[in-house]
Amino acid sequence: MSIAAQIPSRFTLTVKDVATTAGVAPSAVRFYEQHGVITAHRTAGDQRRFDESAACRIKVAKVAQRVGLTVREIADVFVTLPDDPEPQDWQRVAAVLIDEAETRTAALQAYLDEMLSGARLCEIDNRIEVPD
Amino acid sequence: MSIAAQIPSRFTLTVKDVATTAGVAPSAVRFYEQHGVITAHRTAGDQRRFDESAACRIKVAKVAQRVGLTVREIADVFVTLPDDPEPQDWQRVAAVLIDEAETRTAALQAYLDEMLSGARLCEIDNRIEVPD
DNA sequence: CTTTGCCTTCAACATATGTTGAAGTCAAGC
DNA sequence: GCTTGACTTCAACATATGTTGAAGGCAAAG
Repeated sequence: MSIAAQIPSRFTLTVKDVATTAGVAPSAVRFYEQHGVITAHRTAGDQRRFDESAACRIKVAKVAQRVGLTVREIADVFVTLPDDPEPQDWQRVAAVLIDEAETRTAALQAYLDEMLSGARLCEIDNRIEVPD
Repeated sequence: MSIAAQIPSRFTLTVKDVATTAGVAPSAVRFYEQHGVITAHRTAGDQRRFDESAACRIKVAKVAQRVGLTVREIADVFVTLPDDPEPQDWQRVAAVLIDEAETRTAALQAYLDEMLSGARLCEIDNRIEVPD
């Protein structure tokens, strides 16, 4: 009967639904779809329909962006999620994201440590007396 | 005698010097100066001269950008460095940067944990049988 | 003092991450 | 069936982070 019967039944949410739930603008929802962070089915009238995971993916993406991941990188991680992910799939994705964040923080820490201990970097300890 | 005698003697490095040491393009050096990540003195001929810390600041900035800090945010941290910083000044800056990185990673971790345990987010565990 | 290379500013371009508005389509209520 | 609001695409704009090129100035070497 309903048009939506032609696509998997869990794809029922409109752009606005997802935008509201995720706390972003509708334009951002379209943007994230264009860039592979979320996936949409189309109705017979060519309108996007999302499942429940869309808002979640966006919310995760926003937090992941704060640790320096690009939209592309986030999409690359999400693409490993099956169509209808199980908790274990999300756990794997979570582990990948956290690992990447920690790797980057470790790189920062390592660079700062090197700078502060090695101390030949920067002007630090360039305090040797120079003859007049 | 020398023109440079008019400015603090440690400001001797040209844009190219700093760019080479920091491993970035000269244009990036000018960009970072415009945005307060590094500071320059000017020669009588209006050319920029940097001290040794410039390349270091840029290298730190590049790594900090990878953990999601913006150039503005990095400049705001660096602005707390005195003119000729001591190791302790750099240590404080390092602590601020690491703290920010860890805070953001913790936010990601917290959000993912909430999602995976609470499980009312996303479609996870929407696997309850629905009566026909 | 001229050459040569780096310097200057400024504007345009490029990519990432979005937002806004125009022109037109779809869907749901009256 | 018409109105209304949300949907569509597409182009333009906006901000962040730079790069590139043009037009011209400065500095050091011969």
